[in-house]
Amino acid sequence: MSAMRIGEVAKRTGIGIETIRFYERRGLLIEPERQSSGYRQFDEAAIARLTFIIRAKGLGFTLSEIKELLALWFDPVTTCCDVRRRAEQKIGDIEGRIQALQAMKRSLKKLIDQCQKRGTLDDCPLLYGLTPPRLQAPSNNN
Amino acid sequence: MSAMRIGEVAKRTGIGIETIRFYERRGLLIEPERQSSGYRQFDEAAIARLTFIIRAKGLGFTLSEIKELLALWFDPVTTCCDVRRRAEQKIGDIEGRIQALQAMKRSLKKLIDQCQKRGTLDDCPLLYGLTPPRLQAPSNNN
DNA sequence: CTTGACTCTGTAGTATAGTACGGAGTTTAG
DNA sequence: CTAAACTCCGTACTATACTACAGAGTCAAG
Repeated sequence: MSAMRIGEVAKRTGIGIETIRFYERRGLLIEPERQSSGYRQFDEAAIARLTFIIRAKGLGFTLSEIKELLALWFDPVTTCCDVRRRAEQKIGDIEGRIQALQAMKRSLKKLIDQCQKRGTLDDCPLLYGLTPPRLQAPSNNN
Repeated sequence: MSAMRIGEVAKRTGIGIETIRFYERRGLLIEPERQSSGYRQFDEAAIARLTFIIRAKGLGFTLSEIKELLALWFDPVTTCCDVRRRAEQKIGDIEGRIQALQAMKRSLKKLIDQCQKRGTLDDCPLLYGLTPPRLQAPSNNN
């Protein structure tokens, strides 16, 4: 079970064949051994790496970050806390993104709350909220 | 002040010239009048539209969504509630994204909490949390 | 009238994260 | 032994949102 070809790896990880090769090109995978035919020969470690990639992606890491994380992982000098620090940075990043989204949500909610279900757009607060003050007056065009 | 060329519009909105042309190509702007020279001639309504775009982007709408929103806006049949419905959809979308990010954050936190500051990676829970069970054992490689 | 700033078009490149495809060679089951 | 399935490589394409550039034409100040 330790020697697999790309199709098997794709099936086991749920990642597409093209995507696996793409990850290899991006340096996320160690260049696999080749059979005499040139076919890639993967082992369990490759599956582990790919599973790591899937999970890290699920945690919101980008491919570049995952690459770093993997490099860190295989660096003998790396300590647990190095990786921990990355995770902490990522948490900060995620918190920032959550806050930005919450601000967006608040703005949208505020706009909606002001909407009195008036029939036309003429005095829709949603649009007045989105447009700069007193514009879109289609009166005296050039 | 109602007739401006693209550079003036760029300055007033803070959007790059290339980006304004890009928005025009993407159908977010009404094709502006042209001078005999072919230069675009913008008016305040164009500034309003661009300001709307900036704000809507800030609220997390994509360019496609903004295009729809603008179309909606200029459709005489559109009511305030049509726009309101879009905003509500967007809120749902934003809430989903927030929840996904919070799940990520929880996972990362859980991993970090388990990290006991051990020196090496050999038994780092952060990595064991990210990797599939019992892997990365570099023993009997092929 | 010249020079520099501005604008035009169309095309191409950036980054992220893949996905698809052609044409060739390889493996494997019947 | 043949035919289907698989794999190879390189390139090109998808989507999102810009950004840059070449080469030409236009405008305005001195």
